[in-house]
Amino acid sequence: MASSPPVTLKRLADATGVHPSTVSRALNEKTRHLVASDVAERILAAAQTLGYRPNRLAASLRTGQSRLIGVILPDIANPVFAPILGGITEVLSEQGYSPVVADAGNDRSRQTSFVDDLINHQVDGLILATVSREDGVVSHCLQRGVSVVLVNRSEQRGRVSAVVSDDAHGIRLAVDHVVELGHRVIGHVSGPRHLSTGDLRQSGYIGAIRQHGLEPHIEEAERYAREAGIDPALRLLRSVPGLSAIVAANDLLALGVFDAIQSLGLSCPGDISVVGHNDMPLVDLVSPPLTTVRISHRDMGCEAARLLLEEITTGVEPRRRLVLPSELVVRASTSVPGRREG
Amino acid sequence: MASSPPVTLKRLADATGVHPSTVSRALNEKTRHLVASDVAERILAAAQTLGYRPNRLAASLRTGQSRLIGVILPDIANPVFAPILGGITEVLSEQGYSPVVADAGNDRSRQTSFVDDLINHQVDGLILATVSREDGVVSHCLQRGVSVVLVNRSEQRGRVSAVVSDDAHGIRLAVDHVVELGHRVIGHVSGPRHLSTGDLRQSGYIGAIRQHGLEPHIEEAERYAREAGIDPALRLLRSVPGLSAIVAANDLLALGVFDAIQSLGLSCPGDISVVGHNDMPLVDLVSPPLTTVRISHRDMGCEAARLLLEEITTGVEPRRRLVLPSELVVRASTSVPGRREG
DNA sequence: TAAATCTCCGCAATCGATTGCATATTGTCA
DNA sequence: TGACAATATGCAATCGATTGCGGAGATTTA
Repeated sequence: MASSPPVTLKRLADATGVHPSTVSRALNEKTRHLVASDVAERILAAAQTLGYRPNRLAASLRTGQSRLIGVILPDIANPVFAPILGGITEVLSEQGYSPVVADAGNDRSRQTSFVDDLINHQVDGLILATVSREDGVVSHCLQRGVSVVLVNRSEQRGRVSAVVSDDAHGIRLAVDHVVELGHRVIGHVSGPRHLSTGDLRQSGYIGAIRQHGLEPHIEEAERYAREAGIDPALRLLRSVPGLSAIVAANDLLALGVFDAIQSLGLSCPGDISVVGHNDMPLVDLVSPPLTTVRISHRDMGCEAARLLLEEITTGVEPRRRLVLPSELVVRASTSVPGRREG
Repeated sequence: MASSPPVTLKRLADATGVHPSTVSRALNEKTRHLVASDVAERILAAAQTLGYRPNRLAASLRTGQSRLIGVILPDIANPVFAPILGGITEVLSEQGYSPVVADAGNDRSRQTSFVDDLINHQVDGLILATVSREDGVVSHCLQRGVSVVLVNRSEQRGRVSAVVSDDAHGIRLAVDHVVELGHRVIGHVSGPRHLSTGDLRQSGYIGAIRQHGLEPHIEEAERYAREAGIDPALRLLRSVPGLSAIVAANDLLALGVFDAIQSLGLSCPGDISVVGHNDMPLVDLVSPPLTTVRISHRDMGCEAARLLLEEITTGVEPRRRLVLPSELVVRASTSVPGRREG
């Protein structure tokens, strides 16, 4: 029952009466032609019966390629990042790579130490979902000479490739939608400005609002969380006269806006229309079902993995910026302006 | 800018004028006492200035310990498994381990191939969240001699440690709750019986129902998904006279039950009370807010990781079965039996 | 048939860190 | 001062797979 001594190349070599190097060549499809076919067959058969398992560690040490990709997330349990990770793992495993994931939170030093740790594990590349607009972690990776791709968020200076959604466009869809419904005083609960999503969506909001000849009203949330959306929403609701719609930078924030609206005894969409962002799972079931901007986070993960793999295998860094489209999903949290108007 | 030749032990040795073995000892806290303190300091300083990064691969090859743990999930994006993974990564990284995750779906051969792949990567252990009650994958791991811990689901024969929630107890809480409200005809949308959660919850339901002197009414869903809950719920609603409450094996199924109720023009909880299971994020926000049984999936992940690490470091396999408590969370999807009765 | 060419395979170094054993140096005690 | 212990360091093997180089033997060419 106990684990018998592992079957190594050497053992296979002994069993088949050839040299380990021959076994290695026979086992590797790309070098198999260097071995006589009958010998190769014999080796393959022996590998089969003895249950040979190659030690990837040893191979990695020699070749310098671990086929491991580090993934650093701010929060696995966040419904935004889980599907991203799903997309990443899907593409990686298709290509014979495996993700090593670190849930690093928002603490920069923690992130850096995870990066170091992953690099020590000789990962072939890194996917970062944690970066802020000015991010020391990226510098750190660059300095260490590791391929890096950013996902969901990008950094200010475009030093590395990134896969993001079209934040400005998405928020514009949201604004246009409520404007079309007839709203004129539209607030924005923005995400943290040190994150690209927060910043871009906020400026997108301003641009869209101005284009309609309206005034922007912005309150910033400290982080992307339901609880963090409440206070900014309350500030908007209390201080902006005639406010009839709120565009949130994120679905979670939008749920916080719901909470704020309810706590003031108002209703959505009767008094206030609300638009979210991301179309995360279940927001079609909340009450009222949330109008939001759909982003395919899974696709973002897939694309990020593809981009990284391409950089790794070809050796060139295209340093691309992939912008995925977003689309408006109208549900029941928005309607024509109601009673509270005037 | 390009990656300069990596700083190795040998390089450090040259730089400090000692033998690589001395450098190795100086760098490792546990062997540092074997080195003169002034030499050790000199080495440490050199490591610092040269930016030495130990190659974990090489160390792993030599020591046979990779400090990597394989995690196999059926679906990362599922709100049940994301927090489990969160708990796992938290505990692992505290202890200096990293998770390598595979999103294997429900396909057995895929799972097995992922297991093999992870073992080839020399993971020190595996956490499986995919197992069914009779699971070949577990046998496979056992045969390969890898430490394994199951999480969320357990297998029939208790060959390895597992961390699960108290499924029977949880469902009993649910049944008791609706019985107390006055319901007498209570159906169950069960999970797949080939999964331990499906099986245990179903038998828990039967036990609880019988204990109250009532009749069980069960329809099984093919998988844990919102869509999969609709048909079983429709069958119950159509064929069981007087049905006034449905206990679902899972929140997602409960949401499917909502869909079914709505499609028949009925209302919840007016006509039918519904209880879920898991208390996954946002079910407090759906309409109506879901009464459910709370399980801390994050805790399950933490405990599973702890258990595995203990087995790995001590070398003994306690083969424990950790059952985490569950608790009823009453919201608005349950109420006293309504109009449809009689 | 000698020379040139191919095929197939073994040899040995290598990746980078770890560790049992041996050795050199210093210190201690009788 | 000679013997012995303790301390500090070097040596070399090792983990398991990969790969450039070279050589033996078979095959083709002139």
